Amino acid sequence: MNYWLMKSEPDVFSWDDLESKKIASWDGVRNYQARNFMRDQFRMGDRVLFYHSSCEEPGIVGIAKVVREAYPDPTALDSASEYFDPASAKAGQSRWLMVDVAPVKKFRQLAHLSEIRETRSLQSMLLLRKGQRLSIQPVTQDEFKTIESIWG
DNA sequence: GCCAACGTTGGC
DNA sequence: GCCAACGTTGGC
Repeated sequence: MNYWLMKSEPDVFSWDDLESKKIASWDGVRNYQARNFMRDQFRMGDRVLFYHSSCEEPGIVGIAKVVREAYPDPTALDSASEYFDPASAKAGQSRWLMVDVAPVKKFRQLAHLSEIRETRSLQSMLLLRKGQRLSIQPVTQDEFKTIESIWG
């Protein structure tokens, strides 16, 4: 099983939105590295740390899981979507992919970015690396277990 | 293939 | 709102 961290702006799509939807398509990913993680490494049952970004309390809210592996993101072909991608439309095929995720468990407490930063055993997380903006990041099993045991 | 310009991310 | 860091675009 693989472990991931996925960022979402809560104003756009929050943990609560995921809980009410039960299953959500992770659409709108427009970065090749992130897409390639989904295409090449995301497998059914992989665990996901759901991270709220660009908000008052940035941090990990809970754990989700992958319930459908990568498939074409149709918003790339939808000219009415904010994720519309002219190059995909021109090619008649979406060059972007998405996965479906479902909630597993909300953390007792938000794993706040500042707290993660203060946790010695989490210093090597990609999340803490300067300039790291990738919206989908691999997480090691150790990192995942540590986070779950502290805040989960 | 280079690289300047531009756009985006995301914490603060 | 600021701005550092990074990715993408497009002219050459």
